[in-house]
Amino acid sequence: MSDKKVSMEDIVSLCKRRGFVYPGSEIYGGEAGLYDFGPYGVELLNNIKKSWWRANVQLKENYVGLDSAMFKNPKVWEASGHVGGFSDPLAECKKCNTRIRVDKELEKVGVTADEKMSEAELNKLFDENRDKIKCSNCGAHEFSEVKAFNLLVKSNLGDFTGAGDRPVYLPGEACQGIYLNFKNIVDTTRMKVPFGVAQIGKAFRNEISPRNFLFRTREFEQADTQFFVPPHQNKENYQRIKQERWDWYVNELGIEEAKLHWKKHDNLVFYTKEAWDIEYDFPSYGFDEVEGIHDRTDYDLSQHTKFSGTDLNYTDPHAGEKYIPWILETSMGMGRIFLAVMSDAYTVEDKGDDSRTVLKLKPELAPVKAAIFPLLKNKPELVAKAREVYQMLANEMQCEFDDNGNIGKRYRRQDEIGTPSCIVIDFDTLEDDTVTVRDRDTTEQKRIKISELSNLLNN
RNA sequence: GCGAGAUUAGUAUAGUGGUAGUACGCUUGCUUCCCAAGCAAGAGACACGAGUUCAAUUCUCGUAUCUCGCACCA
Repeated sequence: MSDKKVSMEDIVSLCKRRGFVYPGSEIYGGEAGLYDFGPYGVELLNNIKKSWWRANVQLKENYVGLDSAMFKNPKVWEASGHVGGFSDPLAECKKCNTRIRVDKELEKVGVTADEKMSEAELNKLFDENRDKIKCSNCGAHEFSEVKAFNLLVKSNLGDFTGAGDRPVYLPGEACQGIYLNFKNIVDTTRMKVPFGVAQIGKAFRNEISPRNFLFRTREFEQADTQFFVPPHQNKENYQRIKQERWDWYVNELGIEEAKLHWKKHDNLVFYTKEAWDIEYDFPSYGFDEVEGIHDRTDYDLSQHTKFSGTDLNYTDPHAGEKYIPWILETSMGMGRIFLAVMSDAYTVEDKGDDSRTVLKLKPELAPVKAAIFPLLKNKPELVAKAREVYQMLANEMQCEFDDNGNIGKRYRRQDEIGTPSCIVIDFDTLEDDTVTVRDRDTTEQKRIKISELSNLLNN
């Protein structure tokens, strides 16, 4: 038995074929950078979220969860720097296609250009000064129009006239909701610094070029934790958090450790002290980021104090000392994790002329925990008994009933969606209430009492 | 967003200026006492729009989506 090399196309094909992931708005010709999770996809996704929540909220005494509104006061995005810094006005050289930053080039020739200016205003300034600006690459003066690439997605909440006087944004990152509620959580719960807040939320970005399946999408989900610590107590916590996150991938998601590595950021934004990514070795793409772990100092709460006018200082209950807490962040892309989990589980066993595709998911993550089959579909007593067992187990876990075709086909179908156990009702079942349980990975079966099924499967 | 390439059923693919096969999958029936078995039947596709043409899935142009480079990437 040897495993074939897996490409991303194999994963994409399986995702579509088996109902894990569909291209967004497909019947209308699709929409770039959007994907829908199908029946099995949503189960897997929810199981990943459940595992993450358990590790980051349930099992941690000093972490609490949150779910903040996606729409926020527009000033939030000014404070976060997204409105200003998330936008680059660009023009393109017609000769060599090199892009220039229009605001920077204008400033070089002594013209003040505000990056908050509208496209029309920037174009007017640009047109007036085109002669003075040349392409940094080939020296030509021929440029396309200015386009502002702000990654924030605008919306029109409460803007009934469409005039856009007060632009609102979909979240460019999910974590801002945590900063906004820091004071609420301190005031209404018994959390004391150091403590953490966890949230799973959607984020939207006008990616110029969404690509690589679920890896870079325009709408995506993030799972973030923000850990608030007293100033300068970042180092020791940072190490602990790094370790905890690594362990989650290995122990809880069951990802092969050799497929993971750390990558340190060399070019840090000014407020970040340290930043490491966990990268996964994706088929076809190679290593790329699935989660970032950032030491963000007091930047976020300071900014929100400044922009909101609300004092976000924390008063230490023992020492009475006041300070803006520092933040250690973990931020994971849910779609990327989904893709990593799928890639890691995807296995093709080559057995000569026969081959078997198996999703070797950790049982906790599997979309379907158990599939129940009657050995033969034309024996009503077997079908009835199988339905009975199915009803019993469906109370406790995600199950599937299948009497289609022959038993081998049903096994293979379940293998491909990663179902850990297949339960078969045969003639012996009718005599002594035992069934066979077939293991996904070994394909071996053992016979057990129906009354012991639940126990076995739950372990 | 630029450049290049691609797009035929759910998936993977063949093929043609006179509207299309194959494999697997799917549905139904029969059969079958455990690993994609067998028999029979069935549903299902030329991405979208325009042009050329007597006739376009095929040629041309545009659009969309995907892939690969570039660029971008809190």
